Amino acid sequence: MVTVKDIAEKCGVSTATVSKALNGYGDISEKTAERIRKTAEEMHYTPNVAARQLKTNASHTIGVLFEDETNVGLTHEFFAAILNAAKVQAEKEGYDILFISRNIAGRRASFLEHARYRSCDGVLIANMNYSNEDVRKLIYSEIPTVTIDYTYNDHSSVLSANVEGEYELTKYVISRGHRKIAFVHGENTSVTKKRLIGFYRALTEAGITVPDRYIVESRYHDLESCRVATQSLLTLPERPTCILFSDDYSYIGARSALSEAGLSVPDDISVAGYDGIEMAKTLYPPLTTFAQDTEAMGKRAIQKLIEIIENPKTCRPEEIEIPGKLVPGATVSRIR
Amino acid sequence: MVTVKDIAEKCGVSTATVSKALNGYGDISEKTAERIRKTAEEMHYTPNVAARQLKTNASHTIGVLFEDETNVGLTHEFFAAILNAAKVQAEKEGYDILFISRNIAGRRASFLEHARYRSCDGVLIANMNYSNEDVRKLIYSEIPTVTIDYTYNDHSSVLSANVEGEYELTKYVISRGHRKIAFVHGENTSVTKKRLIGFYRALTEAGITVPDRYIVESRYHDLESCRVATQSLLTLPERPTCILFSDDYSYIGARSALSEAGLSVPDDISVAGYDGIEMAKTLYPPLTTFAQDTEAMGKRAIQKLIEIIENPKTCRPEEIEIPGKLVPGATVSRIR
DNA sequence: CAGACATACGAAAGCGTTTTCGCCGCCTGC
DNA sequence: GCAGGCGGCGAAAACGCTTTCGTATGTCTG
Repeated sequence: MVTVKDIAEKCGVSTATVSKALNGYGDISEKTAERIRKTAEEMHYTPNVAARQLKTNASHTIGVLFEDETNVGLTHEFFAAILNAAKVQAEKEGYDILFISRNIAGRRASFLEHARYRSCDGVLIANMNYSNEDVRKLIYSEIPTVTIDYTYNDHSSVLSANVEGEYELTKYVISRGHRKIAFVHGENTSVTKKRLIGFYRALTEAGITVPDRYIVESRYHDLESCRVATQSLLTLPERPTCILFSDDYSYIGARSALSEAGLSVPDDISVAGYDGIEMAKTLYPPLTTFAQDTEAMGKRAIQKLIEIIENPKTCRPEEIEIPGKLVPGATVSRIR
Repeated sequence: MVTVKDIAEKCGVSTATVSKALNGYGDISEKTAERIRKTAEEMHYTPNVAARQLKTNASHTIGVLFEDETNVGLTHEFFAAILNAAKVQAEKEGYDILFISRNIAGRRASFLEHARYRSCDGVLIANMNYSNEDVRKLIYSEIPTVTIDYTYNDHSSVLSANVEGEYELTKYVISRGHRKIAFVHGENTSVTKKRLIGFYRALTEAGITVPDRYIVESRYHDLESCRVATQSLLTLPERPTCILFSDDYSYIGARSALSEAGLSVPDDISVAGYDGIEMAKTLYPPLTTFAQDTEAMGKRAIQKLIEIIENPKTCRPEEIEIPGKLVPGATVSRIR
């Protein structure tokens, strides 16, 4: 392994000079700096990250908090897509991605401890239980964080435009002639609240009111709870003509309830999802949904995080909203 | 941040003693060791990973090489599932997961350089172009590696039982009465070769021969190439009654070719995939496929990797085969 | 030409660990 | 009573880098 010392000897200068030259201090004449950079290149020098980290307390590492109780983890298509975009962007900017866990060398620890242990420069938080105490501790620590789909007071986050998304989707459904529109939404989170706002806004504008029984809760990304919720809707005296779901994946659960009831989509009943994951396109007929721009979300999250890392003083917290796009699909029929 | 020095002072011993006690050297009396461990706990001591790494050259980090030209990356459901299992297992064993890229602090580098830079104890390699020179260099380096779905000479790998899998799947198709069976396989890799072996074995056992034109190549996880390959099969004078595909996802590409030709599955033509990803179940009718045990694959890969890391002398290279399971689905009709 | 002031570089300390080697005191066996 | 051995511990070096501060030149000014 070639070190600064080797380069220093070869160039006939001190290690201090080498370090400064390589890190672009103005302190060194351009001539020597150039010579040093060149020999470093020739000798295939790679800095020792541990030594540098020990000295500077910066690791050029971005931690990723990405977990959920159900262990769906990376197979959650929506979050996997965001994470992938984040990874690509981080690599482009010279940061590495490391997963934060609850284990340090076998010992149980908090996320914050782990992030500190690894000297993460910042942490990207996605798909977590945001009310978790360990998560809160991390967010309110000295380590820069960016959250996805949830905003803490005065902390930066990236969200998709949930109000507008659900609003547009609902408006589309209305434009197809539907009046009896049900909504199987996710558990009570800030995202859900926003989607409900968008949903009701569209209804109000169109002068439509729906009975409270049309609004039922299930859990995000949970087939079974969505199936049950859907079933309850189907037994209602006045059955809705269209059901909006919390997410595309959950719709699969709903589908079994629908086919059990002998209803075919979209002839007997219309449906729409949310997220716009790959799977939505593979369904037949293709699912009507609102596509979140996962690529932009991941990318912007990392950009913001790096901005905070590199300008800790001047960088202001920001709630970044990423617009999405309606995907008409073919599961909302035109009626009347 | 509390350091060994703080603990040493509090306990009235030297830092050397603290270090040894915490790392379980026999050199220290059980009494002092216990006292030190206890105060360390009380003071919420977490070792500084950089300092330790600098000294020992071991990082308790497992690198993951996970990339492909097409940037599908983590959204590749099959590999995402393997990676997720790997992550869970690594965390359980006290290792952290870091993505290996081609960038070091903004500079372009080889995978090996990156892995060295981060002092990865080992690297898990999945979903890569295995003929890539950079990958080879990493595999033949001093860093322990485990590959997924591909074996290099004398290096450890985890594979699903491809011969048996394709064999069973084909046998199943034959048992349903099919004789004209086509195979749209992936590009020419070791995995593909094995699947072809399994495919032909089943045919031979049943005394069936298929024309060469029934065997066409497409690319794994590539909708378009699969669509084209399928199209070519459909124009054949004697159309196959069943088509096997390289993977579940690719079938989506094939499906558009089928519906363009006005063929419905499984009434007009039967199909089967490979992988058994979540998506295969969400299709209607559910796809007949052979499910690889991604959870076991990821888990075993990490276990093997850690075994190599911790017993570099005694650990022998091993090709680990993980059995899978036939998923009958409903896309292969019974004929004749 | 003296003094002031940049400019270019080096010596050395220090980041928090681990690990070697040696010291001290005690025990054991003769 | 003494040599030799051993268990328990500490001093100090080392890992590779950054960074402060000091020094030695050269350059400019009046």
